[in-house]
Amino acid sequence: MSHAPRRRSRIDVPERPVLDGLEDKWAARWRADGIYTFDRSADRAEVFSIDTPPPTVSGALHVGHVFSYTHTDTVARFQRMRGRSVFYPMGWDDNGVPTERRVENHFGVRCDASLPYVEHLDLPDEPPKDRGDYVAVSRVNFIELCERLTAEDEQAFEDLFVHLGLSVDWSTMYSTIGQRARLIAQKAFLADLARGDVYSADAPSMWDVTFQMAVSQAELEDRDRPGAYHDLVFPLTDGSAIAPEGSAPAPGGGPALMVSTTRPELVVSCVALVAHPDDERYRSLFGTTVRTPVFGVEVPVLAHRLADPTKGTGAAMICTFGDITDVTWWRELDLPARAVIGRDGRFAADPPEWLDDEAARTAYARIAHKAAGGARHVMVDMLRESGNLIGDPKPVTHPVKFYEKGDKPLEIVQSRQWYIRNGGRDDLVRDDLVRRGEDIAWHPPYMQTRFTDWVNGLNGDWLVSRQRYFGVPIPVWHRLDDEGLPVPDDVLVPEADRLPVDPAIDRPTGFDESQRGRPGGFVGDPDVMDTWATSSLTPQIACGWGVDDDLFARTFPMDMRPQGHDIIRTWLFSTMVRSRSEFGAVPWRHAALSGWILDPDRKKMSKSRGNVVTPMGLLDTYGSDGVRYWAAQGRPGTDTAFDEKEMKVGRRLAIKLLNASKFALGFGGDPDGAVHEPLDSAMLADLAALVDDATAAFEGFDYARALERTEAFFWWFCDDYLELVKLRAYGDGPAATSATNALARALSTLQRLFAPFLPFSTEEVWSWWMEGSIHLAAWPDAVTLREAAGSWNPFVMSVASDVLRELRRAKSEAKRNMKAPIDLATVVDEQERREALARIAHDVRDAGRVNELDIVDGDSFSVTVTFAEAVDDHRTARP
RNA sequence: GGGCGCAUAGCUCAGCUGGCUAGAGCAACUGGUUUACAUCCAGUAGGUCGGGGGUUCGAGUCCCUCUGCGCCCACCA
Repeated sequence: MSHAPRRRSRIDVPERPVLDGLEDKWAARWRADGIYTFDRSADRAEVFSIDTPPPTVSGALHVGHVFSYTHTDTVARFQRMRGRSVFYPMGWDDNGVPTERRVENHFGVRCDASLPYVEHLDLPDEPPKDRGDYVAVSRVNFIELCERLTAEDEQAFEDLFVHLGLSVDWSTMYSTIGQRARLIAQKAFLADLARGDVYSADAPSMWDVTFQMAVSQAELEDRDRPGAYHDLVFPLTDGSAIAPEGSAPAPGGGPALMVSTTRPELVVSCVALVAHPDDERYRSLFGTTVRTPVFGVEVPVLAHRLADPTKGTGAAMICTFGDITDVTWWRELDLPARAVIGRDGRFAADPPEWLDDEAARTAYARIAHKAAGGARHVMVDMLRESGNLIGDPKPVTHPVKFYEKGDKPLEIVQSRQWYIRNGGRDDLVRDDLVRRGEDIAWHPPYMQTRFTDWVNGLNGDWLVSRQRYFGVPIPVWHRLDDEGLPVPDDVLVPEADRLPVDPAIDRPTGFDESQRGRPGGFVGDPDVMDTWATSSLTPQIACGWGVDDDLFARTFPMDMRPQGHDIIRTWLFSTMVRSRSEFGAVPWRHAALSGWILDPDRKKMSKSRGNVVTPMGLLDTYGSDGVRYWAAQGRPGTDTAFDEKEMKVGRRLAIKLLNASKFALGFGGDPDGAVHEPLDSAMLADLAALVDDATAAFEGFDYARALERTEAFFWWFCDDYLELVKLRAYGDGPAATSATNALARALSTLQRLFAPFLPFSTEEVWSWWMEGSIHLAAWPDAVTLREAAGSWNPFVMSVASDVLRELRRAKSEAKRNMKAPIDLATVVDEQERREALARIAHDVRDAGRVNELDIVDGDSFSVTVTFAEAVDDHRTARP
């Protein structure tokens, strides 16, 4: 809870204030004093809770993190100063594939779940160059290595964030592999299972052959890859039938149907040919059969609306499975599954049983064991030899599906996997999720479209099981039948008070360890959850769902979800799904989407591009406040170029704040004292308008606008207002008191307006004259400022600045010192502005060192200047 | 193929619901500077607001269209 500023008994300003060292000094103090500790006594209405993105722990943070986390921090600091008890936790996303990859490469190991645990693992000093030479270690050893490395990384992350000045409550830290996250992820999984929102199914799914695991729709990305169309002819089994127009004859001259394919190696998996029902070329052949090239398997010719008459020959080969359309065709046309590609991405070693012909089995032997690419070469040779390949392959570049973190094309492999219902197969759920997008305020608003489009484009439920190791285990066991095989749909679940469990180590209630893997016994589910399955629960984990009900009641639903716009389809969407199924509510009120950092060539900065800039050096060079200034200029949702020049500007601003504060405090004014001089009143009135503007901007999560306005006012305040009043402030009497009080009040206000952006330098200057941390001081109040301003003349401030500018111009053009005395300045202006000028003439004369100021009636503004030691008169005017 | 966003000074960007001669910072240039600040100050120059239509008394701002760039999505045989 913030409080009204309280002045210290004496002002203590350093002789020569500097920025250096402020980060360490104040970060230590904030931690010692618990400045950012969440106040658990606050009611929900007084709380502002933030669903902080847990950064992926797989290496180092980069400037992109500094950028977006600063945005959130400015909002957190604003809300805290406004009086909210801010719940600002930090999490580490340390489970999942990126962490495993990093651990493998860091230690030179790979996990082999069949190996036994080794007490004191002997690792090579240097990891082997070739991944093939990595040391195989047991699952438990591997997890230990993951925990060891992530602990180091997380400490480094924390150090950086502390140095950056994030006002995170570090006592509320969690990690997605930690005890609490495992417990909550398993509890949510079992709750979904009990409701029927989780199920397992044996079905084709996208499969990464490198990681040897299933992946979900949200993790796919298209990449353009070179390929080639191969025109293949399939002889008609009815030799008297009429071949479709345009098709080349079969080898030997019989009628044939020609298809064009980019994956000729899948001919062995062909289960049918398909064409559009209205396609005249193929209409007479529907229901007939053809023989596959080389293998001679008889397959039907079928009709389906998804066949595109304009692609290739209009007829397509259905293979199990070449792409997602194959899966649709396979399912809707009720075709057999003839899969040959295994989990390692290679063709099965033994000839499949549907090849009954000896020649076919011999042909298959030539592609057995091969990966897709190798098999393709061999297959093309065989097709050419057999005469089924017509002409040469025609090269094309076409999009191919990849796992976003993988580097080999995905295959489609049939396997039993766990799914969470997300609306992908249920229109009612889907529509409901889209509607719930309305319950969230999106910043910027157009980001909602991304969400809506994604939900509407779902083509299946969310596949959450992963065949990996460092993740939250799927918390179930499978009952084994008399032959030792898992009984489908007979899962054994742990009691709630046993969570979290590791089914590979723990056993289901009522079973003995000796029954593990035995007929009539049980076996633990070997899989872990998708990293998004735990990340989708960050509100539940952070707020303590089921483990800290009091905290949960005070913080959930949360106020703000900050995140990058690129993970709307994963993190944001999946969090919505879990919150909907468990609570029937949206998890937060606001979604604040941040943009990306672009390198100077306007490319996204990312580790894979190798163009990242590490932040520590920048924080040292420009100060954390300088770097934060640059970050805070990035508008919500807008990509921003990495720009060190702006950091330099930010550093200058922070230094200016130190110096201006030192100067203004030197006058010893009272920030609560009265003001009566026209210029002082007008300045405070303008300041009140600034407070309104900055407050409204922050309430709309537009921190960048708040900063821009505050900064513009501040420079004007230093360059014009301070110059106009400083001679008066040096004097005595009521006019001087008005100036010093106005300066003190403005300073107190400006320091607080800057506090969310420049937490270190504002804290420093605040400490010179105020009790307690500025970050717990109340946000400035425009109403009080207006009361203090009293009545003011709206022309005073602008006419003062205008005249001052003209006096400076005259001096500059005469190449004189800004302090050069002016003998006579004649100002021509309209009536209202003349009257205003007359009231502040003493301040303008002081600031311009003007001996005599004449104010003359006229239509347009102009200023004529005569210097004391007249070289020549100087007249300036605006046209 | 569908959708979203962007296009304003050499560079990075403001310009909110249309309204006074289009702004800032940086860079450039010209000067100044013994007491808050050289981590400074003042000034100068620089723009047909991507092109073309339209609505309006009035358009950088609203509508249409075209162009370029970026991103997201798509069943890519």
